Amino acid sequence: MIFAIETDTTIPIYTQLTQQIKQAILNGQANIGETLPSVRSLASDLGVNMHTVNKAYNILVDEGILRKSQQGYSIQFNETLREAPNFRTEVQEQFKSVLIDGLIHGITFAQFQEWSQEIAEELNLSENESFNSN
Amino acid sequence: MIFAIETDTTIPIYTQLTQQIKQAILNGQANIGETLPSVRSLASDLGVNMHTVNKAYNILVDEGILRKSQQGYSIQFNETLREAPNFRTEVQEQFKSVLIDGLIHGITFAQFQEWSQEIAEELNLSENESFNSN
Amino acid sequence: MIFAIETDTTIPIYTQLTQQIKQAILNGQANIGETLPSVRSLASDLGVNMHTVNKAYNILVDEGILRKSQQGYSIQFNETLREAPNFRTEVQEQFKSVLIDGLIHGITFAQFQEWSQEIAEELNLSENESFNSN
Amino acid sequence: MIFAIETDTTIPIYTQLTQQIKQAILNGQANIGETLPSVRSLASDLGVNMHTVNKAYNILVDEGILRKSQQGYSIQFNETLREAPNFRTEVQEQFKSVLIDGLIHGITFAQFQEWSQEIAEELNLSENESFNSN
DNA sequence: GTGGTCTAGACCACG
DNA sequence: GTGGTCTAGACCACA
Repeated sequence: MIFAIETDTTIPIYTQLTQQIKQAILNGQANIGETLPSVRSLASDLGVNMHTVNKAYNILVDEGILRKSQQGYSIQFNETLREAPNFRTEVQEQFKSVLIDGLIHGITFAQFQEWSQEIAEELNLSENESFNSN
Repeated sequence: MIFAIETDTTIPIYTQLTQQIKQAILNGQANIGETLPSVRSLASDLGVNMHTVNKAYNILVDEGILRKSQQGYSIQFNETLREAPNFRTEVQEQFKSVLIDGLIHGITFAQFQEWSQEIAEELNLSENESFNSN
Repeated sequence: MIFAIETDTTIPIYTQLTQQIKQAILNGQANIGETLPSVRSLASDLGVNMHTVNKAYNILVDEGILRKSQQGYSIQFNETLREAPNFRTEVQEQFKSVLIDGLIHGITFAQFQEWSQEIAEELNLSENESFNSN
Repeated sequence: MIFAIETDTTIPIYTQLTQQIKQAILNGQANIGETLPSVRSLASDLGVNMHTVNKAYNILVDEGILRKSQQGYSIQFNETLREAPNFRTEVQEQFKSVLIDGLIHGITFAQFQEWSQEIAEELNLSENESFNSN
Protein backbone atom coordinates (compact mmCIF):
# COMPACT_ATOMS: atom_id res chain seq x y z
CA MET A 1 0.00 0.00 0.00
CA ILE A 2 1.91 3.00 -1.31
CA PHE A 3 0.66 6.52 -0.96
CA ALA A 4 1.59 9.51 -3.03
CA ILE A 5 0.91 12.98 -1.71
CA GLU A 6 0.72 15.91 -4.06
CA THR A 7 1.44 19.24 -2.51
CA ASP A 8 0.73 21.39 -5.54
CA THR A 9 -2.99 20.86 -5.36
CA THR A 10 -5.80 22.35 -3.33
CA ILE A 11 -7.04 18.94 -2.25
CA PRO A 12 -6.27 18.58 1.45
CA ILE A 13 -3.61 16.04 2.26
CA TYR A 14 -5.95 14.10 4.53
CA THR A 15 -8.45 13.82 1.68
CA GLN A 16 -5.80 12.49 -0.65
CA LEU A 17 -5.01 9.93 1.99
CA THR A 18 -8.57 8.81 2.60
CA GLN A 19 -9.12 8.44 -1.14
CA GLN A 20 -6.02 6.37 -1.64
CA ILE A 21 -6.85 4.14 1.28
CA LYS A 22 -10.35 3.61 -0.06
CA GLN A 23 -8.92 2.77 -3.45
CA ALA A 24 -6.43 0.37 -1.95
CA ILE A 25 -9.29 -1.41 -0.22
CA LEU A 26 -11.41 -1.56 -3.35
CA ASN A 27 -8.72 -2.99 -5.59
CA GLY A 28 -7.55 -5.50 -3.04
CA GLN A 29 -4.19 -3.98 -2.21
CA ALA A 30 -5.37 -3.72 1.37
CA ASN A 31 -7.11 -6.64 2.96
CA ILE A 32 -9.73 -6.71 5.64
CA GLY A 33 -8.24 -6.94 9.08
CA GLU A 34 -4.91 -5.65 7.93
CA THR A 35 -3.24 -3.14 10.21
CA LEU A 36 -2.39 0.24 8.79
CA PRO A 37 0.94 1.88 9.41
CA SER A 38 1.00 3.82 12.65
CA VAL A 39 -0.02 7.44 12.52
CA ARG A 40 3.44 8.64 13.30
CA SER A 41 5.36 6.32 11.03
CA LEU A 42 3.15 7.04 8.03
CA ALA A 43 3.41 10.73 8.73
CA SER A 44 7.15 10.40 8.83
CA ASP A 45 7.24 8.40 5.60
CA LEU A 46 5.08 10.90 3.76
CA GLY A 47 6.81 13.89 5.24
CA VAL A 48 3.60 15.26 6.70
CA ASN A 49 2.46 15.98 10.18
CA MET A 50 1.11 13.35 12.52
CA HIS A 51 -2.16 15.20 12.95
CA THR A 52 -2.83 15.11 9.25
CA VAL A 53 -2.59 11.33 9.07
CA ASN A 54 -4.57 11.10 12.26
CA LYS A 55 -7.38 13.12 10.74
CA ALA A 56 -7.48 10.93 7.66
CA TYR A 57 -7.63 7.76 9.73
CA ASN A 58 -10.36 9.07 11.97
CA ILE A 59 -12.50 10.17 9.06
CA LEU A 60 -12.37 6.61 7.80
CA VAL A 61 -13.26 5.34 11.25
CA ASP A 62 -16.30 7.60 11.23
CA GLU A 63 -17.25 6.21 7.85
CA GLY A 64 -16.99 2.71 9.25
CA ILE A 65 -14.12 1.76 6.98
CA LEU A 66 -11.37 1.60 9.56
CA ARG A 67 -11.44 0.25 13.06
CA LYS A 68 -9.64 1.85 15.94
CA SER A 69 -8.20 -0.25 18.71
CA GLN A 70 -5.48 0.28 21.21
CA GLN A 71 -3.04 -1.43 18.90
CA GLY A 72 -3.65 0.95 16.05
CA TYR A 73 -5.92 1.26 13.04
CA SER A 74 -7.01 -1.67 10.93
CA ILE A 75 -9.31 -2.20 8.00
CA GLN A 76 -12.87 -3.07 8.79
CA PHE A 77 -14.99 -2.46 5.70
CA ASN A 78 -17.82 -4.80 6.46
CA GLU A 79 -21.49 -4.47 5.69
CA THR A 80 -22.25 -2.35 8.70
CA LEU A 81 -20.97 0.81 7.09
CA ARG A 82 -22.44 3.63 9.03
CA GLU A 83 -23.76 5.97 6.40
CA ALA A 84 -25.10 9.36 7.08
CA PRO A 85 -28.79 9.45 6.18
CA ASN A 86 -28.25 11.65 3.15
CA PHE A 87 -25.03 10.03 2.00
CA ARG A 88 -26.47 8.79 -1.29
CA THR A 89 -27.83 12.20 -2.10
CA GLU A 90 -24.50 13.80 -1.38
CA VAL A 91 -22.66 11.41 -3.67
CA GLN A 92 -25.32 11.88 -6.32
CA GLU A 93 -24.96 15.64 -6.20
CA GLN A 94 -21.20 15.44 -6.41
CA PHE A 95 -21.57 13.08 -9.33
CA LYS A 96 -23.89 15.49 -11.08
CA SER A 97 -21.52 18.38 -10.43
CA VAL A 98 -18.60 16.55 -11.97
CA LEU A 99 -20.65 15.54 -14.99
CA ILE A 100 -21.86 19.07 -15.59
CA ASP A 101 -18.39 20.43 -15.17
CA GLY A 102 -17.11 17.98 -17.73
CA LEU A 103 -19.98 18.31 -20.16
CA ILE A 104 -19.69 22.04 -20.43
CA HIS A 105 -16.04 21.64 -21.31
CA GLY A 106 -16.82 19.25 -24.09
CA ILE A 107 -16.33 15.96 -22.33
CA THR A 108 -18.97 13.55 -23.62
CA PHE A 109 -20.98 10.96 -21.78
CA ALA A 110 -19.12 8.41 -23.85
CA GLN A 111 -15.88 9.68 -22.39
CA PHE A 112 -17.22 9.37 -18.86
CA GLN A 113 -18.35 5.86 -19.65
CA GLU A 114 -14.89 5.01 -20.89
CA TRP A 115 -13.36 6.34 -17.69
CA SER A 116 -15.80 4.27 -15.69
CA GLN A 117 -14.66 1.14 -17.46
CA GLU A 118 -11.04 2.00 -16.81
CA ILE A 119 -11.77 2.49 -13.13
CA ALA A 120 -13.74 -0.74 -13.01
CA GLU A 121 -10.84 -2.63 -14.54
CA GLU A 122 -8.37 -0.96 -12.23
CA LEU A 123 -10.46 -2.13 -9.31
CA ASN A 124 -11.07 -5.59 -10.73
CA LEU A 125 -14.77 -5.02 -10.55
CA SER A 126 -15.42 -5.49 -14.23
CA GLU A 127 -17.26 -8.77 -14.03
CA ASN A 128 -20.27 -8.32 -11.85
CA GLU A 129 -20.19 -4.68 -11.03
CA SER A 130 -19.26 -3.03 -14.26
CA PHE A 131 -20.75 0.21 -15.30
CA ASN A 132 -21.79 -1.16 -18.70
CA SER A 133 -22.57 -4.65 -17.53
CA ASN A 134 -26.01 -4.75 -19.06
CA MET B 1 -32.72 31.38 -15.24
CA ILE B 2 -33.47 31.01 -11.57
CA PHE B 3 -30.82 30.37 -8.97
CA ALA B 4 -31.28 28.75 -5.60
CA ILE B 5 -28.61 29.42 -3.02
CA GLU B 6 -28.35 27.26 0.03
CA THR B 7 -26.64 28.82 3.01
CA ASP B 8 -26.88 25.70 5.16
CA THR B 9 -24.10 23.98 3.31
CA THR B 10 -20.35 24.14 3.24
CA ILE B 11 -20.30 24.50 -0.53
CA PRO B 12 -19.13 28.02 -1.31
CA ILE B 13 -21.84 30.25 -2.67
CA TYR B 14 -19.79 31.16 -5.71
CA THR B 15 -19.45 27.46 -6.50
CA GLN B 16 -23.19 26.99 -6.26
CA LEU B 17 -23.58 29.88 -8.66
CA THR B 18 -21.08 28.68 -11.23
CA GLN B 19 -22.62 25.23 -11.24
CA GLN B 20 -26.13 26.50 -11.72
CA ILE B 21 -25.06 28.79 -14.53
CA LYS B 22 -23.29 25.91 -16.24
CA GLN B 23 -26.35 23.76 -15.85
CA ALA B 24 -28.59 26.50 -17.24
CA ILE B 25 -26.35 26.71 -20.28
CA LEU B 26 -26.34 22.97 -20.79
CA ASN B 27 -30.07 22.50 -20.63
CA GLY B 28 -30.83 25.47 -22.80
CA GLN B 29 -32.31 27.80 -20.22
CA ALA B 30 -29.54 30.21 -21.07
CA ASN B 31 -28.65 30.85 -24.65
CA ILE B 32 -25.41 31.86 -26.26
CA GLY B 33 -24.97 35.59 -26.40
CA GLU B 34 -27.50 36.17 -23.70
CA THR B 35 -26.54 38.76 -21.10
CA LEU B 36 -26.52 37.71 -17.49
CA PRO B 37 -28.07 39.83 -14.75
CA SER B 38 -25.70 42.47 -13.46
CA VAL B 39 -23.53 41.62 -10.51
CA ARG B 40 -25.33 44.09 -8.30
CA SER B 41 -28.85 43.02 -9.19
CA LEU B 42 -28.15 39.32 -8.90
CA ALA B 43 -26.40 39.82 -5.59
CA SER B 44 -29.37 41.78 -4.39
CA ASP B 45 -31.84 39.17 -5.62
CA LEU B 46 -29.99 36.35 -3.95
CA GLY B 47 -29.19 38.27 -0.81
CA VAL B 48 -25.50 37.59 -1.11
CA ASN B 49 -22.48 39.79 -1.24
CA MET B 50 -21.66 41.55 -4.48
CA HIS B 51 -18.12 40.23 -4.37
CA THR B 52 -19.45 36.69 -4.32
CA VAL B 53 -21.37 37.05 -7.56
CA ASN B 54 -18.42 38.87 -9.05
CA LYS B 55 -16.16 35.97 -8.17
CA ALA B 56 -18.50 33.44 -9.73
CA TYR B 57 -18.74 35.41 -12.95
CA ASN B 58 -15.01 35.86 -13.22
CA ILE B 59 -14.36 32.18 -12.68
CA LEU B 60 -16.63 31.46 -15.62
CA VAL B 61 -14.80 34.05 -17.66
CA ASP B 62 -11.53 32.31 -16.84
CA GLU B 63 -13.06 29.02 -17.93
CA GLY B 64 -14.08 30.60 -21.24
CA ILE B 65 -17.77 30.23 -20.55
CA LEU B 66 -18.66 33.86 -20.03
CA ARG B 67 -17.49 36.96 -21.83
CA LYS B 68 -17.01 40.26 -20.07
CA SER B 69 -17.82 43.44 -21.96
CA GLN B 70 -18.80 47.01 -21.25
CA GLN B 71 -22.41 45.92 -21.12
CA GLY B 72 -21.83 43.20 -18.59
CA TYR B 73 -21.34 39.46 -18.67
CA SER B 74 -22.73 37.38 -21.51
CA ILE B 75 -22.64 33.72 -22.37
CA GLN B 76 -19.92 32.65 -24.76
CA PHE B 77 -19.68 28.86 -24.68
CA ASN B 78 -18.17 28.34 -28.09
CA GLU B 79 -15.86 25.65 -29.32
CA THR B 80 -12.74 27.46 -28.17
CA LEU B 81 -13.28 26.43 -24.59
CA ARG B 82 -13.12 22.78 -25.52
CA GLU B 83 -9.37 22.89 -25.43
CA ALA B 84 -8.93 23.56 -21.76
CA PRO B 85 -5.44 22.39 -20.92
CA ASN B 86 -5.45 20.09 -17.92
CA PHE B 87 -9.13 20.41 -17.27
CA ARG B 88 -9.61 16.93 -18.63
CA THR B 89 -7.36 15.29 -16.09
CA GLU B 90 -8.82 17.39 -13.32
CA VAL B 91 -12.34 16.35 -14.16
CA GLN B 92 -11.22 12.78 -14.61
CA GLU B 93 -9.68 12.71 -11.16
CA GLN B 94 -12.75 14.22 -9.58
CA PHE B 95 -14.87 11.68 -11.41
CA LYS B 96 -12.73 8.85 -10.12
CA SER B 97 -12.91 10.22 -6.59
CA VAL B 98 -16.67 10.35 -6.61
CA LEU B 99 -16.92 6.84 -8.01
CA ILE B 100 -14.55 5.41 -5.41
CA ASP B 101 -16.38 7.19 -2.64
CA GLY B 102 -19.65 5.77 -3.79
CA LEU B 103 -18.37 2.28 -4.54
CA ILE B 104 -16.84 1.77 -1.13
CA HIS B 105 -20.17 2.62 0.41
CA GLY B 106 -22.02 0.13 -1.72
CA ILE B 107 -23.24 2.26 -4.57
CA THR B 108 -22.96 0.21 -7.73
CA PHE B 109 -21.82 1.14 -11.20
CA ALA B 110 -25.36 0.46 -12.33
CA GLN B 111 -26.58 3.11 -9.95
CA PHE B 112 -24.12 5.62 -11.31
CA GLN B 113 -25.21 4.76 -14.83
CA GLU B 114 -28.82 5.35 -13.88
CA TRP B 115 -27.93 8.73 -12.45
CA SER B 116 -26.10 9.55 -15.67
CA GLN B 117 -29.19 8.87 -17.70
CA GLU B 118 -31.31 11.00 -15.41
CA ILE B 119 -28.88 13.86 -15.79
CA ALA B 120 -28.80 13.41 -19.56
CA GLU B 121 -32.56 13.61 -19.70
CA GLU B 122 -32.64 16.62 -17.43
CA LEU B 123 -30.24 18.38 -19.76
CA ASN B 124 -32.01 17.29 -22.95
CA LEU B 125 -28.79 15.89 -24.28
CA SER B 126 -30.18 12.52 -25.25
CA GLU B 127 -29.77 12.98 -28.97
CA ASN B 128 -26.18 13.62 -29.78
CA GLU B 129 -24.46 13.65 -26.44
CA SER B 130 -26.22 10.99 -24.50
CA PHE B 131 -24.45 8.52 -22.39
CA ASN B 132 -26.21 5.60 -24.04
CA SER B 133 -26.13 7.07 -27.51
CA ASN B 134 -24.33 4.12 -29.01
CA MET C 1 -25.18 29.60 27.41
CA ILE C 2 -22.35 29.56 29.89
CA PHE C 3 -19.68 26.91 29.89
CA ALA C 4 -17.44 25.87 32.75
CA ILE C 5 -14.27 23.98 32.05
CA GLU C 6 -12.62 21.94 34.74
CA THR C 7 -8.94 21.37 34.25
CA ASP C 8 -8.40 19.13 37.26
CA THR C 9 -10.18 16.20 35.72
CA THR C 10 -9.28 13.51 33.22
CA ILE C 11 -12.31 14.27 31.09
CA PRO C 12 -11.09 15.89 27.89
CA ILE C 13 -12.00 19.52 27.51
CA TYR C 14 -13.77 18.89 24.23
CA THR C 15 -15.92 16.25 25.93
CA GLN C 16 -16.84 18.65 28.68
CA LEU C 17 -17.86 21.09 25.99
CA THR C 18 -19.97 18.65 24.01
CA GLN C 19 -21.77 17.56 27.16
CA GLN C 20 -22.54 21.08 28.22
CA ILE C 21 -23.79 22.02 24.80
CA LYS C 22 -26.02 18.96 24.74
CA GLN C 23 -27.34 19.84 28.16
CA ALA C 24 -27.98 23.43 27.11
CA ILE C 25 -30.00 22.17 24.18
CA LEU C 26 -31.99 19.73 26.30
CA ASN C 27 -32.96 22.23 28.95
CA GLY C 28 -33.82 24.93 26.50
CA GLN C 29 -30.96 27.32 27.20
CA ALA C 30 -29.98 26.93 23.57
CA ASN C 31 -32.62 27.11 20.91
CA ILE C 32 -32.78 25.46 17.54
CA GLY C 33 -31.22 27.57 14.85
CA GLU C 34 -29.25 29.60 17.31
CA THR C 35 -25.70 30.37 16.31
CA LEU C 36 -22.94 29.23 18.61
CA PRO C 37 -20.04 31.49 19.51
CA SER C 38 -17.26 31.32 16.99
CA VAL C 39 -14.58 28.76 17.51
CA ARG C 40 -11.95 31.35 18.23
CA SER C 41 -14.01 33.59 20.46
CA LEU C 42 -15.23 30.71 22.62
CA ALA C 43 -11.71 29.39 22.83
CA SER C 44 -10.54 32.77 23.95
CA ASP C 45 -13.33 33.10 26.52
CA LEU C 46 -12.61 29.70 28.00
CA GLY C 47 -8.88 30.10 27.85
CA VAL C 48 -8.43 27.02 25.73
CA ASN C 49 -7.07 26.47 22.29
CA MET C 50 -9.05 27.01 19.13
CA HIS C 51 -8.55 23.42 18.03
CA THR C 52 -10.14 22.10 21.18
CA VAL C 53 -13.35 24.01 20.63
CA ASN C 54 -13.22 23.08 16.97
CA LYS C 55 -13.05 19.41 17.85
CA ALA C 56 -16.02 19.67 20.18
CA TYR C 57 -18.12 21.46 17.56
CA ASN C 58 -17.25 18.96 14.85
CA ILE C 59 -18.10 16.00 17.03
CA LEU C 60 -21.54 17.49 17.47
CA VAL C 61 -21.81 18.03 13.74
CA ASP C 62 -21.01 14.37 13.21
CA GLU C 63 -23.71 13.48 15.69
CA GLY C 64 -26.16 15.61 13.77
CA ILE C 65 -26.67 18.04 16.62
CA LEU C 66 -24.90 21.03 15.15
CA ARG C 67 -24.92 22.32 11.62
CA LYS C 68 -21.90 23.73 9.94
CA SER C 69 -22.22 26.51 7.43
CA GLN C 70 -19.90 29.14 6.15
CA GLN C 71 -21.21 31.56 8.72
CA GLY C 72 -20.39 29.36 11.66
CA TYR C 73 -21.96 26.63 13.73
CA SER C 74 -25.61 26.59 14.69
CA ILE C 75 -27.93 24.24 16.50
CA GLN C 76 -29.76 21.74 14.36
CA PHE C 77 -31.07 18.99 16.61
CA ASN C 78 -33.89 17.81 14.47
CA GLU C 79 -35.26 14.34 13.99
CA THR C 80 -32.70 13.33 11.41
CA LEU C 81 -30.05 12.63 14.01
CA ARG C 82 -27.54 10.44 12.31
CA GLU C 83 -26.90 7.70 14.80
CA ALA C 84 -24.25 5.11 14.43
CA PRO C 85 -25.90 1.70 14.03
CA ASN C 86 -24.80 0.51 17.44
CA PHE C 87 -25.36 3.78 19.23
CA ARG C 88 -28.07 2.43 21.49
CA THR C 89 -25.92 -0.49 22.50
CA GLU C 90 -23.04 1.79 23.31
CA VAL C 91 -25.17 3.99 25.52
CA GLN C 92 -26.67 0.93 27.14
CA GLU C 93 -23.26 -0.47 27.95
CA GLN C 94 -22.09 2.80 29.37
CA PHE C 95 -25.24 2.96 31.42
CA LYS C 96 -24.63 -0.52 32.76
CA SER C 97 -21.03 0.33 33.58
CA VAL C 98 -22.03 3.35 35.59
CA LEU C 99 -24.70 1.42 37.44
CA ILE C 100 -22.31 -1.39 38.33
CA ASP C 101 -19.70 1.08 39.43
CA GLY C 102 -22.19 2.77 41.67
CA LEU C 103 -23.81 -0.38 43.00
CA ILE C 104 -20.57 -1.89 44.16
CA HIS C 105 -19.87 1.24 46.10
CA GLY C 106 -23.16 1.07 47.87
CA ILE C 107 -25.21 3.38 45.76
CA THR C 108 -28.70 1.95 45.50
CA PHE C 109 -31.05 1.79 42.57
CA ALA C 110 -33.26 4.13 44.56
CA GLN C 111 -30.46 6.64 44.60
CA PHE C 112 -30.04 6.40 40.86
CA GLN C 113 -33.75 6.89 40.45
CA GLU C 114 -33.60 9.97 42.58
CA TRP C 115 -30.78 11.36 40.46
CA SER C 116 -32.82 10.64 37.37
CA GLN C 117 -35.67 12.70 38.70
CA GLU C 118 -33.36 15.56 39.53
CA ILE C 119 -31.97 15.48 36.03
CA ALA C 120 -35.45 15.31 34.55
CA GLU C 121 -36.50 18.35 36.55
CA GLU C 122 -33.35 20.21 35.63
CA LEU C 123 -34.13 19.59 31.99
CA ASN C 124 -37.84 20.34 32.36
CA LEU C 125 -38.69 16.93 31.05
CA SER C 126 -40.59 15.83 34.11
CA GLU C 127 -44.05 15.73 32.63
CA ASN C 128 -44.06 13.40 29.69
CA GLU C 129 -40.59 12.00 29.70
CA SER C 130 -39.93 11.37 33.35
CA PHE C 131 -38.04 8.34 34.44
CA ASN C 132 -40.76 7.36 36.92
CA SER C 133 -43.65 8.59 34.88
CA ASN C 134 -45.60 5.35 35.10
CA MET D 1 -15.61 -16.28 36.96
CA ILE D 2 -14.95 -15.99 33.27
CA PHE D 3 -13.62 -12.88 31.66
CA ALA D 4 -14.02 -11.82 28.08
CA ILE D 5 -11.58 -9.28 26.75
CA GLU D 6 -12.30 -7.40 23.57
CA THR D 7 -9.30 -6.03 21.77
CA ASP D 8 -11.35 -4.35 19.05
CA THR D 9 -12.43 -1.59 21.31
CA THR D 10 -10.92 1.57 22.69
CA ILE D 11 -11.89 0.66 26.23
CA PRO D 12 -8.67 -0.08 28.11
CA ILE D 13 -8.22 -3.73 28.94
CA TYR D 14 -7.72 -3.01 32.60
CA THR D 15 -11.05 -1.22 32.63
CA GLN D 16 -12.76 -4.18 31.02
CA LEU D 17 -11.23 -6.33 33.73
CA THR D 18 -12.21 -4.17 36.68
CA GLN D 19 -15.77 -3.92 35.40
CA GLN D 20 -16.14 -7.63 34.94
CA ILE D 21 -14.73 -8.35 38.36
CA LYS D 22 -17.13 -5.87 39.89
CA GLN D 23 -20.00 -7.46 38.04
CA ALA D 24 -18.95 -10.92 39.14
CA ILE D 25 -18.97 -9.75 42.74
CA LEU D 26 -22.38 -8.12 42.40
CA ASN D 27 -24.11 -11.09 40.88
CA GLY D 28 -22.58 -13.57 43.26
CA GLN D 29 -20.24 -15.35 40.88
CA ALA D 30 -17.42 -14.23 43.11
CA ASN D 31 -17.74 -14.54 46.85
CA ILE D 32 -16.24 -12.53 49.63
CA GLY D 33 -12.90 -13.89 50.72
CA GLU D 34 -12.40 -15.76 47.53
CA THR D 35 -8.94 -15.58 46.01
CA LEU D 36 -8.59 -14.31 42.49
CA PRO D 37 -6.40 -16.02 39.91
CA SER D 38 -2.80 -14.93 40.11
CA VAL D 39 -1.71 -12.03 37.98
CA ARG D 40 0.50 -14.24 35.87
CA SER D 41 -2.02 -16.98 35.25
CA LEU D 42 -4.86 -14.65 34.45
CA ALA D 43 -2.66 -12.65 32.11
CA SER D 44 -1.66 -15.86 30.43
CA ASP D 45 -5.26 -17.07 30.14
CA LEU D 46 -6.44 -13.82 28.63
CA GLY D 47 -3.41 -13.35 26.46
CA VAL D 48 -2.73 -9.91 27.83
CA ASN D 49 0.25 -8.31 29.44
CA MET D 50 0.97 -9.09 33.07
CA HIS D 51 1.18 -5.42 33.90
CA THR D 52 -2.35 -4.94 32.63
CA VAL D 53 -3.84 -7.47 35.03
CA ASN D 54 -1.70 -6.07 37.78
CA LYS D 55 -3.04 -2.60 37.12
CA ALA D 56 -6.63 -3.79 37.19
CA TYR D 57 -6.13 -5.60 40.51
CA ASN D 58 -4.43 -2.62 42.09
CA ILE D 59 -7.18 -0.26 41.03
CA LEU D 60 -9.66 -2.51 42.80
CA VAL D 61 -7.44 -2.54 45.87
CA ASP D 62 -7.45 1.23 45.84
CA GLU D 63 -11.21 1.20 45.61
CA GLY D 64 -11.38 -1.10 48.62
CA ILE D 65 -12.84 -3.96 46.66
CA LEU D 66 -9.86 -6.31 46.67
CA ARG D 67 -7.35 -7.08 49.39
CA LYS D 68 -3.74 -7.81 48.67
CA SER D 69 -1.95 -10.36 50.81
CA GLN D 70 0.98 -12.71 50.58
CA GLN D 71 -1.26 -15.28 48.99
CA GLY D 72 -2.48 -12.95 46.27
CA TYR D 73 -5.56 -10.86 45.73
CA SER D 74 -8.83 -11.71 47.40
CA ILE D 75 -12.25 -10.17 47.45
CA GLN D 76 -12.99 -7.83 50.30
CA PHE D 77 -16.17 -5.94 49.52
CA ASN D 78 -17.27 -5.10 53.00
CA GLU D 79 -19.13 -2.16 54.36
CA THR D 80 -16.03 -0.05 54.74
CA LEU D 81 -15.89 0.71 51.07
CA ARG D 82 -19.27 2.27 51.16
CA GLU D 83 -17.80 5.52 52.39
CA ALA D 84 -15.78 6.38 49.34
CA PRO D 85 -15.16 10.10 49.54
CA ASN D 86 -16.06 11.76 46.30
CA PHE D 87 -16.95 8.59 44.50
CA ARG D 88 -20.60 9.49 44.84
CA THR D 89 -20.29 12.73 42.93
CA GLU D 90 -18.08 11.11 40.33
CA VAL D 91 -20.59 8.37 39.69
CA GLN D 92 -23.40 10.88 39.73
CA GLU D 93 -21.71 12.98 37.09
CA GLN D 94 -21.03 9.98 34.91
CA PHE D 95 -24.63 8.93 35.33
CA LYS D 96 -25.83 12.35 34.28
CA SER D 97 -23.51 12.32 31.27
CA VAL D 98 -24.83 9.02 30.03
CA LEU D 99 -28.41 10.12 30.48
CA ILE D 100 -27.87 13.38 28.61
CA ASP D 101 -26.08 11.57 25.83
CA GLY D 102 -28.94 9.16 25.47
CA LEU D 103 -31.72 11.71 25.85
CA ILE D 104 -30.43 13.99 23.14
CA HIS D 105 -30.44 11.05 20.77
CA GLY D 106 -33.99 10.17 21.56
CA ILE D 107 -33.57 7.52 24.21
CA THR D 108 -36.31 8.03 26.77
CA PHE D 109 -36.25 7.85 30.53
CA ALA D 110 -38.55 4.88 30.20
CA GLN D 111 -35.91 3.09 28.17
CA PHE D 112 -33.28 3.78 30.79
CA GLN D 113 -35.63 2.49 33.46
CA GLU D 114 -36.17 -0.68 31.49
CA TRP D 115 -32.45 -1.17 31.18
CA SER D 116 -32.12 -0.66 34.93
CA GLN D 117 -34.57 -3.45 35.60
CA GLU D 118 -32.75 -5.77 33.23
CA ILE D 119 -29.50 -5.07 35.00
CA ALA D 120 -31.14 -5.59 38.38
CA GLU D 121 -32.43 -8.98 37.29
CA GLU D 122 -29.10 -9.92 35.80
CA LEU D 123 -27.47 -9.17 39.13
CA ASN D 124 -30.17 -10.87 41.20
CA LEU D 125 -30.63 -7.73 43.18
CA SER D 126 -34.35 -7.57 42.81
CA GLU D 127 -35.18 -8.23 46.44
CA ASN D 128 -33.52 -5.64 48.60
CA GLU D 129 -31.72 -3.41 46.15
CA SER D 130 -34.00 -3.22 43.22
CA PHE D 131 -34.64 -0.06 41.37
CA ASN D 132 -38.38 -0.56 41.59
CA SER D 133 -38.36 -1.96 45.09
CA ASN D 134 -40.79 0.59 46.40
C1' DG E 1 -15.09 38.59 10.53
C1' DT E 2 -15.90 33.19 9.95
C1' DG E 3 -13.82 28.22 9.65
C1' DG E 4 -10.07 25.01 7.44
C1' DT E 5 -5.55 23.16 7.04
C1' DC E 6 -1.08 22.18 8.46
C1' DT E 7 2.93 22.26 11.26
C1' DA E 8 5.89 21.54 15.50
C1' DG E 9 6.24 19.99 19.73
C1' DA E 10 4.86 18.65 24.41
C1' DC E 11 2.75 15.53 27.73
C1' DC E 12 -0.20 11.65 28.89
C1' DA E 13 -2.44 6.88 28.72
C1' DC E 14 -2.14 2.16 27.36
C1' DG E 15 0.26 -2.24 26.81
C1' DG F 1 5.96 0.98 20.82
C1' DT F 2 0.79 2.66 19.94
C1' DG F 3 -2.82 6.67 19.87
C1' DG F 4 -4.94 10.94 22.49
C1' DT F 5 -4.97 15.59 24.00
C1' DC F 6 -3.64 20.19 23.99
C1' DT F 7 -1.11 24.22 22.81
C1' DA F 8 0.83 28.00 19.74
C1' DG F 9 1.02 29.90 15.66
C1' DA F 10 0.94 30.32 10.63
C1' DC F 11 -1.44 30.67 6.21
C1' DC F 12 -5.51 30.15 3.32
C1' DA F 13 -10.52 30.35 1.71
C1' DC F 14 -14.95 32.41 2.06
C1' DA F 15 -18.26 36.32 2.60
